[in-house]
Amino acid sequence: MALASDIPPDTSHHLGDRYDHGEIEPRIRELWDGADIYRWNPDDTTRPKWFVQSMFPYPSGDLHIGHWFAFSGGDAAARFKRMEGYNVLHPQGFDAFGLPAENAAIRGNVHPSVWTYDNIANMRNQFDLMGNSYDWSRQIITCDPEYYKWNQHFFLKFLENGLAYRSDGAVNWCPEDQTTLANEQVKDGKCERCETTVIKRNMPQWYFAITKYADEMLDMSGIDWPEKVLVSQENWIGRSEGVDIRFDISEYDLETTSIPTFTTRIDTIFGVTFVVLAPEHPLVDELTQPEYQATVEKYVAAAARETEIERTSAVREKTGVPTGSFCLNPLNGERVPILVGDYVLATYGTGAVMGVPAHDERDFEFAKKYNLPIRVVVAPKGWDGHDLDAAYIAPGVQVNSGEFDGLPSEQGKESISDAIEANGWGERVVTYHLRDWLISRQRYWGTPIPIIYCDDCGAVPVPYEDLPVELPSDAKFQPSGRSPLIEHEEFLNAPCPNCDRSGKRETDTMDTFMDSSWYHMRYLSPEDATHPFDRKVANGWAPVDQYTGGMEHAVMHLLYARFFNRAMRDMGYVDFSEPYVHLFSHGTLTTETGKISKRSNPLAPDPLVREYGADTLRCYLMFLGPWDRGGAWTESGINGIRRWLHRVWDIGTRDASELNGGDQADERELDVASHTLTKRVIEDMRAYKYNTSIAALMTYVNQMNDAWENGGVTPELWRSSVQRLLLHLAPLAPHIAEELWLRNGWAFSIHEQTLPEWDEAKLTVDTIKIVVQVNGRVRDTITVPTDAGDKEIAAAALSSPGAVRHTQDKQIHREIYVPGRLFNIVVG
RNA sequence: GGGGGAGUGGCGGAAUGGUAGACGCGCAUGCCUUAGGAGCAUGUGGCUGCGGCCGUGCGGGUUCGAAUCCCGCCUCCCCCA
Repeated sequence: MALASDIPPDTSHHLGDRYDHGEIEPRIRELWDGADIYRWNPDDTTRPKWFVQSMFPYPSGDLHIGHWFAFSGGDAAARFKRMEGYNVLHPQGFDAFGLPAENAAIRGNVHPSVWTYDNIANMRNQFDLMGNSYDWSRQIITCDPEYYKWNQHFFLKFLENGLAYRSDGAVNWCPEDQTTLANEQVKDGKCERCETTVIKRNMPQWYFAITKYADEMLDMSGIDWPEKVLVSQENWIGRSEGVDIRFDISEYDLETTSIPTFTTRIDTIFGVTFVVLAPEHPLVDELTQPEYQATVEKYVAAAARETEIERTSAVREKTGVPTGSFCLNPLNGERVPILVGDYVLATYGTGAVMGVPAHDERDFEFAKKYNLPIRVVVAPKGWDGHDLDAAYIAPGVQVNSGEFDGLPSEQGKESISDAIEANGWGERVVTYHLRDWLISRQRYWGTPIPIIYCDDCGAVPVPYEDLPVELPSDAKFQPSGRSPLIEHEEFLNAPCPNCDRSGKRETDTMDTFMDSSWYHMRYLSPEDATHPFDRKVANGWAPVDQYTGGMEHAVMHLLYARFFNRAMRDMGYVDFSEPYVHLFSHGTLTTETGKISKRSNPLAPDPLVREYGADTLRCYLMFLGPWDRGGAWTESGINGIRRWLHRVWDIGTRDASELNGGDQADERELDVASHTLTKRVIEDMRAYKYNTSIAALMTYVNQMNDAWENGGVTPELWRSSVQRLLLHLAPLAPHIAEELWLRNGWAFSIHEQTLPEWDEAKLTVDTIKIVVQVNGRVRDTITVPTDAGDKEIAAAALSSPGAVRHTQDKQIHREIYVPGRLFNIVVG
């Protein structure tokens, strides 16, 4: 601060020049850079701390208009907080690992590193055009070995603490990207990146034990996030309580003597009339009787060709074939048929479900189709014993349920579960939709997993002192689908850290969501060579107070980061649980053809910046509508913002000494307008309502123009109004606000000033306008002194011409006065 | 199928129980200008007999008063299956 204000105001320009954004904006940014006003001072404890961050971008090559939409709002939030008196840390970086770089390498023979750093250089220039208040001295780039070294460090720590493990099994494989994917990265059965249909493959992969924290992450009491994000996370974790119950098949003399099924509706157990196995279920072969063999085999083969989405689609007809075998319902000893049906998935629950057609829609449909019995065991209110037209899903009263008859089904659930556990037929279990996080990727451009495989010692961690395991810079990129690391002999072959015999390195790299799971912490100590971050600084400055980003990360990134933070907490790195306290999800900016993103519609902002200036573009994007709703991009209307900033310029460059002043009414009016402005803008900015903040500023500019026209205000009042206008404008249009601030002779920098306050007592003029209604319809308005009594107001309202016209010849039943707003007369 | 959000002028939107349409775009008229896709001023939901009447997706309800609250429906968007 002290250093900054030593810089003399710029006097080379004079009041009265035209608003020339092309000349002003770069010059102002140089002033900011020269004084380094956005550099974070971690030691300043005189002000409360505020760690504010926008989700960092992938260095795709260019900042598009969608980035501007996201980062303009993020910057306005940071600047506003700074002017509210906080010590602000507002960093930025690049999420620099990922497939596009590698694909570019395969296509164009340019190394992913070169491609990435070129893009970053270009995007830094584009970022500079925006004039955001980032402290670039803390920039982090995740593909830098100095960064990914700490990914490897955490991987080893996770391994030591039982949070990372290697496991063989069915995984999601994207044939286009030639890599496995985490469950969160599969959308509608397709790869989240390239929309190729994902297939199942069996291969050994590394996992993080995120499910250990499933229950803890369901507790969202420590975070202030948008409801829809919380709901998304809750749904994704998908906790459900139920019962694993076994159906006896010992009559077939197999190794397995029962079929385990999972159900959340154990209260319907007496309604089981069949059991359905997934086509991939291991017991299908053994249970299929010879006469059914041909049909079952055909059915299983057909199911294998379909995707999970197709199979579980609600509109699709449910199909199945009998195996000819039966199993026993432990509760009533009934023998029910076993079928194979493709609406049951092998990967969910136990791969087998008990069929209760009376109380499950899919089972109902299935039973109707194959003429299986439908037995009601949970009766709807007033049920008369007749057949159901549809499955009855809701709670009811137990019937046809033996000793449990008459119990409300919610209670039946508990009593039946108790009985099952007491008899050893099964047990209560909690299942989750969330799976452990698969982090292995068969690609080059990511963090190498620090493991060496040794024939004698197995998977051996690379010692900490050997980190980072660096990506070889001379890897070859070919469209073979094989990772360049497998082909790279020098990288691949490494001595076993344990026994020193020859070993092979793990050639898989980490999911790039690893990088973003803790990057915010690295901003705090970007150059720390001995720790991922400084623990003392971290516990003083983290968690992030305010985080902004798009809804597309509602589950993936934000869930991984919550997991990672808890893992760090339990390993002693931090003493808090949640990484991001407040979250604001901005909407998506779209064009006629869809979402603007790195993958489509890159609408370049640079020509718009040249034509209109960064301030105009920033304000225009923030004025489009509420930030959390997004909107359709169209250039029409941007001129309105330009016109407005020209008017701001005009007002900010007028010579106040031309004013005579002395009109008390004019002065009072401008004073009221000023306090109203401050109240509106501060309240709206706190709620990220940038569109209405700008509307309030526009109104104020119009009011200032009127005041100037009337000429009744003093030069002092005028100048204080200009000051107020600029202070409130500064977070939104930082360049023009600074330039006008300096031209008026005020101390550099406006961005280090404190916002003005408002006085509730100064929000009303001497007279107020009161609406007069008759039976709720507006008939007149009256103007009364602010301090008028209720009787006075009633008299004025009742005698107003509009009221008289509608109340004569009528009986007045009631009079309702809403203080300061309206007077309603109720007539009969 | 489940969950979340939205529906208001020609357009983006404002107003979350108290004058519907703030603010802006567009449009219209006028002024200024050699000229203007510039600037300035005024107007701008529809109908009107100038008293008013109608109007916030549709139908009902609560209330002195409803875009806002309640019940039923329709449409669109997003997320999940």
